[in-house]
Amino acid sequence: MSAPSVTPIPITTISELKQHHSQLVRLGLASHPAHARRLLAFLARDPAGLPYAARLLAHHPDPHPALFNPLLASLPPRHAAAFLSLMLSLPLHPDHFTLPRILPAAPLPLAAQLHALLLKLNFHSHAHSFNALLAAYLANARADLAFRLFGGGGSSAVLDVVSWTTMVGGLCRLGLVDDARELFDGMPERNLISWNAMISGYVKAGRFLDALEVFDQMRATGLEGNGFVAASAVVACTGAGALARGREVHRWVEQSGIQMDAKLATAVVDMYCKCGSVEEAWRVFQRLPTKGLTSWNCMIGGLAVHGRCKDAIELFHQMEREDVAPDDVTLVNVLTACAHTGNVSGGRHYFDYIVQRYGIEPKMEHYGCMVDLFGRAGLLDEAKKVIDDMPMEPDIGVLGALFGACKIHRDLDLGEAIGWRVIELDPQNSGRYMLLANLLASAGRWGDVARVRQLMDERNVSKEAGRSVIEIDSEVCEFQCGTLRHPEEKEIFAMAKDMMRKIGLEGYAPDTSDVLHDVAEEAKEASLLYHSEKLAIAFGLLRTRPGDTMRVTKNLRVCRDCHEATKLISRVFEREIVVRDRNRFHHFRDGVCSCNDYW
DNA sequence: ATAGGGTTAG
Repeated sequence: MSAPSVTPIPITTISELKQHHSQLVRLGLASHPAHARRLLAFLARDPAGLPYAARLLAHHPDPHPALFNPLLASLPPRHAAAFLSLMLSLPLHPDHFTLPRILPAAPLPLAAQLHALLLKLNFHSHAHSFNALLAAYLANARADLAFRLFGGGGSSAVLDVVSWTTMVGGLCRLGLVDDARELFDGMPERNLISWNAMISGYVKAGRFLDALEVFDQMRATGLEGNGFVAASAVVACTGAGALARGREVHRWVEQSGIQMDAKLATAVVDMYCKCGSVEEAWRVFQRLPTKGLTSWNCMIGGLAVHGRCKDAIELFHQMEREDVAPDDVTLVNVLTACAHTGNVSGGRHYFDYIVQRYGIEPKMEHYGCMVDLFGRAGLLDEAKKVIDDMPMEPDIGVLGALFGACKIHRDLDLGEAIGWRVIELDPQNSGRYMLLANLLASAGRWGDVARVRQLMDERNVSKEAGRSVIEIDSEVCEFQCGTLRHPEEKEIFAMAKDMMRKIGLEGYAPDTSDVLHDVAEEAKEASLLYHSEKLAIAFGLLRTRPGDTMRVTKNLRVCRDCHEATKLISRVFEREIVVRDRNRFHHFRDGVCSCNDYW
C-alpha cells in the first residue's frame, strides 16, 4: 500500500520535522505506517529525538513492533538500547524480531541486559532471539558465556542447526578451531552452512589439510556443494600447495554444476598459480567470460612469481586494451614481475606510467617494490634514495627489502647498519636474525654471529626449521631439515648420497657460504645434504621417472647450494622440478632455473 | 538468527 500523497517536505532539522508532523496531524495522516516510519526514522538518528519518537509511538493507535523494529537495527547499539528502554516504559511490547535487531552489534553489557530481558519475556525458547544472543556473546569474544548459554544450564532452550553453526563459526573466529571441531562432530544435523563454517574455519587457522579432510567427509555424505564450499576447498588447496587435490576439487566443481562465477574462478586461477601450474591457471583465466579486476591482478601476480615478467607485462597491456583500469594491486604485481627478473628500466617505467596515467597514489608497498627492484639489481644507492625521497617513514617491510639486498650483494657496512635496526623493529621474526647472522658469517665475523644467536635466545625467538613438502600421487610428504624420519629413510638417504655423487661428476661444488656454523668445511658440506629440499627431491627421484615433473613447496627461501644442486639434478636425472619457496617459484629444467639465478 | 568465497612488495 502506498502512502497517501502529501507534498514531500525534506526533513533535515527537528523543526522541519515538527512542521511536517503537524501538517500530517491536520490531514489525519500522522498514524499512517509509511509516514510514521519516516518520522521515526529521522528521530532515531539522534538520541535527542528519542523522547519525541516515544511520544509519537505512545499516541499511535496501533504501535505495532513492525513500526519500530526496522529502526532498531540502524541505530548505534547505545541508542538502540536507550530507545528500547523508552519503548518498554511506555509500555510497548517487543516481539520476536526486536532483540535479533539489536543483538548483532551489542557490546557485552548490553548483550547481558538483553539476555535478562529475553528470559523475562520468555523468548529464550524462540530460536531467533536465542541464536542472536549466542552470536552476540561470540562476537564479544566470550566463548565462556556462549558455552554456558548453549549448554542450557537447565533452561528450556531449543537448539537448532543455526545454534550449532553459530557456535562452530564463532569459535573458529576466536581461534578455537579444535573446540569448534568437537561441537561440529556432535551436531545432530548439518547443512551446507555448517559444513562450510568448519571448512573455512580450518582454512583461516592455516589448517589446510584438516579443511580438506572435512570437505571429503561432506562429499561422502552425498551432499551437493555450493559456491561457498567450493571456494573454501579451493583456497585450502592453495594454502596446502596441493596441486593434485586442487585439480580434483576443480573437477568436482565442474561436474557438480556449481556456478563458476568470477570470484570462484579467480580462486581457481590463484590455486593453480600458487600450486605451481601457471599453464592450467592460464587456461582457466582465458576461458573466463567476464574478468574482474581481481582476476587480472591475480593472473599478473601469478606470472610475476613464476618469473615470467614479459608475459605479466603483456597481460597488463591486454588489460588496458580491454579498458580495465589497474589499481594499486596491479601496480604491485607489475613491479614484482620486474623486480624478480632484474628488469630495472621496466620497473622505473611502469611505476611512473601507471601512477600518472591512472592517478594511483603510490603507497608504502610500492616504494617497497622499488627498493626491492633496485636492491636486487645491486643498485643499493638507488634503493637508499627511494627510501630517502619517499613521502613517509619507511616501515619494516621497506627496510627489510633493503636489508635483503645487502645480504644478496654482501654489502656488510650498510647491511649491518640496517640489520641491527631491522631486528629491533621486528624482534619476533626469526628470519631477520638469520639474515643478519648469514651476512656476518659470510664475512667470517663469528663473534658477531654468536651475538645474534644470543639475542635470539634472550628473546626466545627460535630459528624456523626448513620444511619441504612434496606431493606424490596426491600423497603429501613432509621433510624437515636435519632429520630424516620416513618408513623408507634408508632408501632415501642412499638416493640422496647417490644424487650428490652424480651431480659432483657434472661439476657441482658445495657452496657453504650460507652455513651458519663456525666448524670445519667438511662438517659444513655434510650438513648441506640434510637440507629439507634435498631430502624431498631424493624421495621424489625414487617415486618418479625421467620426464616427470616433481613439485616441492618450501617454507623458507631456497639456499644457494640447493639451488645449484637442483639445477644439475634436473639435468642429470631428467626431471622437471618445480620449487615454491617463501617468495616465488623456481622451475628447474635441463640444468637451468626459470629465475636465471636472479632471486 | 548460521558460512560470507578471489588479488597485494620483503
